[in-house]
Amino acid sequence: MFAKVIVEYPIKTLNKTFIYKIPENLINILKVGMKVYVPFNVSEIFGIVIKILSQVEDEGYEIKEIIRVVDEELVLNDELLKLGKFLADSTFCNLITAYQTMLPSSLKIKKQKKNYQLFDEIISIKNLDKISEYCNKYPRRKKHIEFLERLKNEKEILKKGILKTVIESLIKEDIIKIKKENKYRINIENKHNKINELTPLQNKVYESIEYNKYDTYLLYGITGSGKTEIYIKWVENCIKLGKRAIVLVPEIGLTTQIALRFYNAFGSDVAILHSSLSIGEKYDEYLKIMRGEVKVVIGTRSAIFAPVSNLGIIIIDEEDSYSYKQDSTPKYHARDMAIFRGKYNNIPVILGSATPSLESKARADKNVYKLLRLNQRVGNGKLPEVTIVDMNEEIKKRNFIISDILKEKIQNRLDKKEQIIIFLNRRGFSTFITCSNCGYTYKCPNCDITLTYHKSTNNLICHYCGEQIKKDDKCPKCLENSLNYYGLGTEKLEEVLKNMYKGIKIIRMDQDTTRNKGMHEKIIKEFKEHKYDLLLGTQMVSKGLDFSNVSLVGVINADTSLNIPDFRSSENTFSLLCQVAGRAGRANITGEVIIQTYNPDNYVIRYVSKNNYDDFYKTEMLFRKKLKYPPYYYLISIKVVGKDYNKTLEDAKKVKAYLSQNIEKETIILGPTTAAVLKFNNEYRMQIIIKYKFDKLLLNTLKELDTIFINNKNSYLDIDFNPMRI
DNA sequence: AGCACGCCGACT
DNA sequence: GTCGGCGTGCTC
Repeated sequence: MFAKVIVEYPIKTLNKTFIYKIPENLINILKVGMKVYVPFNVSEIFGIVIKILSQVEDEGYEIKEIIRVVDEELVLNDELLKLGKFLADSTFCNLITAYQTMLPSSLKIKKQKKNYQLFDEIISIKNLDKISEYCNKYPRRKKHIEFLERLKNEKEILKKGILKTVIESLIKEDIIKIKKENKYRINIENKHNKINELTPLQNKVYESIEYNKYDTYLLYGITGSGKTEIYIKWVENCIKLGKRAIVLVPEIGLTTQIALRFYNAFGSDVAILHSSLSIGEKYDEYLKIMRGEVKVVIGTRSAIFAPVSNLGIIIIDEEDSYSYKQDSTPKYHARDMAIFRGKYNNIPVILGSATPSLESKARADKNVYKLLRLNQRVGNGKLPEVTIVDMNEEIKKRNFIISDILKEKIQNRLDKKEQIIIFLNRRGFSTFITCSNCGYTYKCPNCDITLTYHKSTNNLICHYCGEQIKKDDKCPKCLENSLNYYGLGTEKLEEVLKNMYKGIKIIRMDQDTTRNKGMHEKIIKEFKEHKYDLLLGTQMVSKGLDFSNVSLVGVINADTSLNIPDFRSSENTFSLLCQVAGRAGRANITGEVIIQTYNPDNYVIRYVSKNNYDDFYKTEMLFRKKLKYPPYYYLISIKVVGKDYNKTLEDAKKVKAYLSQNIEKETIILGPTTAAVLKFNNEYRMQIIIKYKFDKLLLNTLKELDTIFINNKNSYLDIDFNPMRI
């Protein structure tokens, strides 16, 4: 018996299978999808078995034997193996990279530098009789005796923290034993609370899906319309049918919010997977799922790879969120993976959003997806009143940051003891620093980007690569004392607001204040408990949070995301502003939203203020059609990346030439141009954009290009199918 | 990726 | 005569 194995190194030249002989002792154990340890050249490495063969042809090389199976419990089943293949094929990544992406880091098919303690080890007494004998024999071993006394009392003691020498000598004497405690690190109380009854409107939506049939449904429900309650009901019914569910949420912050509601309904039947879990916690949750001990998995993007067998439904909440697309290799979209699993299992896939992506809405309009609508808020909830403030007018009154009306409304809410959310989509203190004498602007030495000033640390930080530079007192170029601060960030806004309202309690939520584990939850909790009057933050404050006492939402600069030169910036701004606006007045209080903008007549701002998704969608679709963008055309972004500017540009030109000769004439090829951020981490990036509707030659041509570039030393290709931004 | 091999210059 | 720098090639 032989096995086809892919090996752990994620390099194009090793992106193929290697054949090994299965030794006698493993013939009955080894299965496809198992992690193995194999000899490779002069060393030994890990790999995954992707096929078992009864015989192989003699190709003239010596076939080596598999050394061992790494973990008999860890087996990728047929579905996950195929999903990995699909992931590799659809993003052009190495097959091993696909499986590495699917597995939690502790189980990755990769040599670990560090061995993670996956279980707690517990010491107990093995031979009670020998204890007093030992104490008498070695009366001077105080530490040992002390430990044995404690062990007699407590029966079991965690190995962690006990001296190694003590443990070793006592094991040698056969007095104690160590066992691995198979206890999970995350334990939820197994309490199943009653699930809320649905309103008639919710119920209608709830009843309109079929369970044993693949279909993608788009649930388009306005903010506060109670989508989560329907999700819970669908999952409940799925469990009743003896099946399991995966629920995806866009960000870590939201995971906890929604997870709580699922814990409430399903108790310990829920497993949770997201990036801020520790490695051990992720391993435990993964194992729980693999063993079939949970019925619902909630998590961020990569949770779509959870080893759930007998899957019955997949739900993607806030489906239009960018976070479902991974921006590093492999550049996959969780929605595509979900649909693959939906088809494989013959089950429904639900995409939910208050502002569906244009792609999904267009597919729903063409009946590729089935559209479900919820256009009323639950209970008495009314959509908030939106006021647009023209900042061009405010500037004349010398109001550069806060308009008169917003200033007054904030004071009004402070007086009424109601809470306020202020949204500014830029962190840091000021977005750039320029010398008014010589025009010098601080830029990142690695990237082609202005540095943002962070006052709390007196650092200039590159928001692209994270490079930090100390700020000088004088201009580093002309040495004049004339550095000026431009652009507004959350850090400065906090200062401004604190000066404006004496005694106001403000909590700021952005990447800088939520870096430490648990901070996100802490901020939300404390704001909910009304320990603060005002929550100030970046887009973190926009998603899914539910604060009953918030009656005012202020958007400081609605133009920040509107001015990004990208075909999706209108769509993104629309959904962002709708989400933020949706935070106001969710219970009995009527909410109010103030949007400050320099473009009060812009259609995005106008439709946000009327909460009119449908007309926004129609208008935006016209632009997309005219400019040949998605959903009318598919996009592929090819970046040619290299350290030498000229050679990289040469390569990019060759790529363009090769493409134009080998794909359909109707397909549009743009570029090469320098990418939006030309220099990034000291590499130059030239971008080529492909726009197409149907092109049967394209995929093959791209594969050929990819193969050609394996041996290119000057530059490499970075291909992004259906990029979120270009 | 990681390692061996081999070619070439520098140095006891 | 040998040590070590790195360019090249191979891995079932």
